[in-house]
This record gives sequence, structure tokens and C-alpha cells, in this order.
Amino acid sequence: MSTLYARFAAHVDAALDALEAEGVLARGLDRKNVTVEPPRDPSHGDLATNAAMVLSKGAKMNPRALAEAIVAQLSALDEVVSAEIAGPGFINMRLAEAAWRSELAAIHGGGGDYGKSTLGAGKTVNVEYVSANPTGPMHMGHCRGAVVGDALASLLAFAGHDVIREYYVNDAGGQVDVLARSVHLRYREALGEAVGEIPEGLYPGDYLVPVGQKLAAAHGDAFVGKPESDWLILFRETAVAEMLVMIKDDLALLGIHHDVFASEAVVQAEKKPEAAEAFLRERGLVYDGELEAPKGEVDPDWEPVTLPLFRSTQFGDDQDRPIRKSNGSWTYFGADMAYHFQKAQKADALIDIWGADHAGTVKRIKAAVEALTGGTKPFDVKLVQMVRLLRGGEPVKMSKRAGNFVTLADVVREVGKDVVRFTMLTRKADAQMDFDFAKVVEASKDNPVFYVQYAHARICSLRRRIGEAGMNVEAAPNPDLLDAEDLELAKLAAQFPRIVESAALAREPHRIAFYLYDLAAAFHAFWNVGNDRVDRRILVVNNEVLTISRLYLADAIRQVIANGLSIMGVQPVQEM
RNA sequence: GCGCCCGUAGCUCAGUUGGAUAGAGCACGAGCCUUCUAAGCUUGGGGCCGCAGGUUCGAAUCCUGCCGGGCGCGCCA
Repeated sequence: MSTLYARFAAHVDAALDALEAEGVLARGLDRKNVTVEPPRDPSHGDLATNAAMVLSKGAKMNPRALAEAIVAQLSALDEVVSAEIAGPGFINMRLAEAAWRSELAAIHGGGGDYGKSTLGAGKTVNVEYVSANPTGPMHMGHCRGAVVGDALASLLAFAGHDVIREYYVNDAGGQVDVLARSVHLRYREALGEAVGEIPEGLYPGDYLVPVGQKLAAAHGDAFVGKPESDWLILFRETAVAEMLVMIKDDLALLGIHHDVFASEAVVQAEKKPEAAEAFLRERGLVYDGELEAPKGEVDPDWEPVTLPLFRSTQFGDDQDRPIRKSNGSWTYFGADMAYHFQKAQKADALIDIWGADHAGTVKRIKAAVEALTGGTKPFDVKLVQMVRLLRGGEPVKMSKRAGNFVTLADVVREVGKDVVRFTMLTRKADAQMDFDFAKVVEASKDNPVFYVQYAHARICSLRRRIGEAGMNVEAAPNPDLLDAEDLELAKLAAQFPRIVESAALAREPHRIAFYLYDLAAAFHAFWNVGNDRVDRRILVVNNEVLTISRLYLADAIRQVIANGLSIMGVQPVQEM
């Protein structure tokens, strides 16, 4: 069943087709800016289209004249009660109540699929998110990107994309060697050596203790007093594998499961960077050259060196970027470039979710993707800002030196997965956010998590209560009993498919959260009318068919809330 | 020095990719609770959308330049 907004977009399209056929409107005009939306001011009507204004220039017509022609077409529709021209050429439509009743039927018919879109047209999108270094458990710094990436992936899937959820494991850089050395220390400790204070520069966290024990149990003292070359690779691979187990457990706490864990070491072992370099050299986009001296602070040790450089300046970067170090090994960028090339083989579009501290490297990687794919694969980097942790308004103290950062697992354990996920989506990703342990679990209207869940639970309890009142909750509703006041709620619910599409286009999952808050607020307001006016209650004593019909409305709201929450990865609650 | 992000009500933030009279919560004022769960509700005041230009039927939104704040600048990862 088509949703209301999709149907009216088609109606407007058909009206324009008809005008073309009549010769009123020039053929082949670009309609991509034509919209069908609810007007900001509800007194203007239910739906508005800007078609006349957008097309008037190309049609060489006065917008109002064109609007009149379109109005004539739209007025003929059964679902349209009135269509009027307003302002500079808006067409405002008022819909028959039947239109909103049919949308309620669409919600009930669609169930969990209501709001799904074909916008994505089955195109494959690779969403890479989290990608935390495999050197320890996840801490709160990773949390927001994880949730935003996961919700975005779900949103895109809901909007009709094939989605690949991917995690890039940085298991090839210096930080995993440091990890291996840290584990070696724990290994010696497990064999009885007193290692004392963990030296500066190594990872001090206790989570490495069991890894050392495991290696000690498996290998005994075979690697004690041996040169690093004997054990580094084994220790590194073991440690990374153990860290990934921890990270996956942490992600599972948030309900996050990636489809692909891509290893940087494998990318390198498979010579992907070499292939990318050759490809770019052929096109003159990699050359051997010297880096400019760093700007700003003067480094006395700076010496010019010849390195293979990617010509990212040709794509708007301010400097060409080295892809190999002077010792011949790959820079992070060199490998990352090849990794993105690899992802682009299996997807129509790429999205990366990064922490805002990596903003400085966006240009070079976008340049690289454009160069490697000839611009055929749209590539978007979404930056996610820092989260400030507060407890009752006071910043939570953390000491990185002591390694006692706030872990994601601790937070999830304290406030719950759903609260964490919802809260992380109550702000635009690129805006800084506060996460206050006290506020996110507060049971009040200020807390959107609670308020939305409460609306869902309220409808669930309503259903139970109607049953307890001796009415048959499975009886057939009569939607004609729903009056204009009731249908205002249906109008808001009917926005959901549009919100999904616009959020997917903008790649902004937070819009779902804001919409659900609005919908919940409208439902609570609707509910509260019943406090003063008994006839406006949903449960009307001695009137089963009216009660069931209003439950039908309320259940539609519940369904939309549930669908929105499912995109966010939040479990709707039945009671509170 | 350069780049990126941000600047909307006293505060925290939305603003449907350019639409009509810019919204919500908090805070402040007024009124309302023995409930289809008041875990609140109704209602009022409060805005040079940082500033100045530009683009056009139309700008908080796009462009340019300033002002102010944050982040980043590496053969690191």
C-alpha cells in the first residue's frame, strides 16, 4: 500500500504530465525540486506543493497562472477537498478525512515495514564505523560514533539500501607493536617476574593481564629474555585477536554487529597499497617529491626527504600526502587509501564515521577515493563530535595516565543499552554533546528517551486496560468514528515515511529521534485532553466500538514509534 | 600561517538540503491534580537566526568578506 506522501507526489507528477499532454506546460522540465510537504502553518492546509514556483521559469509562465492549471488537475482528485493558490504560487491542499483514515490502514497493514522506502533502490552502501584501534576495550570516546554509524546503517537499510557494516582493524601500525610489548611484560609477570609499575609508553590496563597469562600457559618461558624479533609477531597477533574479542563483546552490549572486520595487515599483505600506488602512478597522481616543511612551529630536526607523494592538492587538499615512509613501509594514509579502494569494489557508495579529531585528514582520503574510482563512488565522511561525560552536572573525572578511562561497558551496565543509544542520537552528530548519567535516566518530559518510551508503554497498557474493562480488543474498529481531532494524530504519524527518506538522504539518524519525540508529545497531549473531557478519552466506558476505533488510532502511533525505535536500535518497552 | 566544524530565545538545542508569520525543552509568569498511570497538563512573555554584502519570486539555509568560539596541522595512528 502506498503511503500518503508518495501517493501525492505521484498525483502532482500526473497533474504535470496531463498539463504537458494538453500543451499547457513545456515538456521535459526538471522536476527534481518539486516537493509535496505539509505547510509549516497547519492553517494553510494539509499538503502544499511548490511545483508552480519551481517550474514557472522553465515554463516561461507566470507562477500563479501555472498554479491555476495545476489546481484544476488536483481539485479533481477524490482525496482533495480543496486546492488553493497562496502567496507567490504555493498550492495548498486540504485532504478528505478518508485520506488520513487510509493512512491509518496503511500503518496497520505495513506493520513493522511501514515507512520503509525504495529510495535506496537496492544500491549497496558500505558504512564503516567504530574502527577503534584493537589495543583495549572500548571507552566512551568510541560510543557515539558506534551508535551513530549503526543507526545510520539501519536507517539506510530501512530506506532501501543494501548495507555493509564494516569495521577497519588497524592492526598494522606502531600502536599494535606497543600492544605486543605491553603483553610481553604481562607474559613475564604471569611467569612470576615482578614487573612493577608499567613503564610510560606501554599500555597499563589490567585487561592485558589475562592475555599474558594465556601466552604463558601456551608457551611457558620460551620467549623470556629473547629478542623482540622472536616473539613480536606472535604476541601482536594474539593480542589483537584477544582485543577484538573484547571489542566485539562491547559492541554486542550496544546491539552492534558488523558484517565485515577488515584487517589493515591483510590489506598490506595482499599488496593492495602497491596496486593502488601503481594505479595512481600511471595517472601521474603519485610522484616522488619532497614535503614542505611543517607550518607553524619550527622543528629544528626537519630535513627534506624524497617520498612517494599522492597529488591530493589536485583535489583541493593543501598539501600532497606521503603514502610511504622513508623506510619504505606504508603510512597510515597509504594503506587507508588502498583499503577504501578495496571497499569501493563491493559497494556503490561509501560512508565513514570518524571522530572529529580526524577532521584534518578528510580531504586527503576523499581525494584518494575520487582518484581511485574516477569519482564513480560517492564517498561521505561523517564527523562525530566528542561527548562530555557528566554526573549531576559535574564532569566525570578521568585519568588517561592511570588507564582508568570510562569504558563503554561500564556505561551500558549503568544506564542500559537503549538509554545510551537513544541519547547518542538526540543531537546532530557534528554538534558537541553532554551525556549526564543522572539526566539520561530521569523519568520526565525533559528526557526524550523516557518520554518516547512512555508513549509506547502507555498505548500498550491501554490495550491491556481495555481488555480488563471487558471489551474485545480484537473487535473490528470503525475508522469513520474517528473525527477531525483524532485524525490530527494520524497526520503526524503519516509524516514518518517522509522523515525516513529525508533522514536517509541527509544521512542524519538523529532526525528520527526528534520526530519520535514530537510524535510522543502529540500523543501525550492527545491523551491529556481526556483528563478534562471524558468524551475525548480513548477508553470510553460503554462504547466498545468507539473505544476500539480509538485504540486502532493509538496502535498506529505505537507502531510508528516502534518502527522509529527499531531504526535507532532501541527496544520499545511494554510497560514502565 | 593554513584547513575543517560551529555561531538561532537567558540556557540546551531543532529547523523537513531555498519556502509562507523561525520552533521545542529548560528557566520565568498565570491557571490546573482523589488520574483511560499528573512519571504531569493548559497558557503567556521572550528572537537584527554573529555582522555586512551578494545570488532570486523567496535566504537561518547557498556564495563572498569580516567578527567570535572549538578542533586539527606530522614519514603519528
